[in-house]
Amino acid sequence: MQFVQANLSRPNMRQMAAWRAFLTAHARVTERLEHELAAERDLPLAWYDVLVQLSETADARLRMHDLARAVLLSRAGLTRLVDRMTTAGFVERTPCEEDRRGTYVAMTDEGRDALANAAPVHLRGIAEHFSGLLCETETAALEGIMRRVVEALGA
Amino acid sequence: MQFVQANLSRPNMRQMAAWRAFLTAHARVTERLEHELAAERDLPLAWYDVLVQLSETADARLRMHDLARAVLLSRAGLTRLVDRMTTAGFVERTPCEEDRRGTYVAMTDEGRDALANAAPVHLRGIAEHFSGLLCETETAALEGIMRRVVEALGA
DNA sequence: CCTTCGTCGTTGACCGTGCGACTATCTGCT
DNA sequence: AGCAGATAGTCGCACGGTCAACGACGAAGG
Repeated sequence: MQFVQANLSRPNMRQMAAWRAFLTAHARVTERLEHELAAERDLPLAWYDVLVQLSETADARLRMHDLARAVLLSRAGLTRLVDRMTTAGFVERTPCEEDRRGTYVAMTDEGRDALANAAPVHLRGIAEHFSGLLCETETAALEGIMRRVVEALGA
Repeated sequence: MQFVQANLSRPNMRQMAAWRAFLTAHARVTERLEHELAAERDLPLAWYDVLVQLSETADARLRMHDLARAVLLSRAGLTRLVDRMTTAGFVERTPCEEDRRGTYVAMTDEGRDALANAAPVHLRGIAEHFSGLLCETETAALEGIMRRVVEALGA
């Protein structure tokens, strides 16, 4: 029991090594993907993320609140992100009929084009710098671990 | 060969699921750790990181360039971070004798205290939200995978 | 019906970070 | 020695994020 207690309150050296490797890998990979997408398609990763989330819904539109949760951003931050993307012509706002406080963000054709244009670059990057380095077993194990971590925070 | 090619250029569904779980887990866990440290010790994670990196050197000091690499920050960003931490009294700058372009950042006693004070909170958080959820085999596997990912980017 | 409370999205003030330009310094080559 | 190119650190600028406050609206209770 004392042993378990110790394990719960302080990571040992191997656990810290794994934790740090996790942090470094995330930082380096996302930095690389961001740069590749910016260099080859001139599109910030946050924009790409928004377009992907919208594209995965049935009618290519989402309420601000839901979109914010999906892209891991505050609502305030999303408001301005959507502002910029609206100016760029990738999305547009439409009022919400059933709840007049709300706003829908809908992807435009231009946004669809931008996504179609950027996706190959981004997916290639993920494959090249991440997925391609893991065998099937490792991929499955990793997903399981990460899901468990997210689950544990839910409470 | 065509199959391998496809695997290299586009992640399949399981690979994308693992990638997304990886992103979500990182975002959620670091967000939580950041909040816990801010709430319980009023210390930003970036500051803690700097202090840890300094504490792990023999003489508790590091060149700006090396420190920037260690904490995954641009040199410009680090300049200002060190400015703030100097004002707070946690670190101090000392000129570098052997290369007069350089600057050392050294941890003060106050910085050491802040680190000692914050470490238990942060380590408990890592154990609770991450390390404690993995068995030994998984921990080792994860570290191996993450190291491989970082290595692959080095080239 | 009207009040109260919670929620949705926006806005303004403020903060932190990356990029590019700049100065000072080091290194290697002639 | 002298010059060219690389490197260290800083600074101005622009971008993007968070927090707190706000107006508009919906939901629950008297």
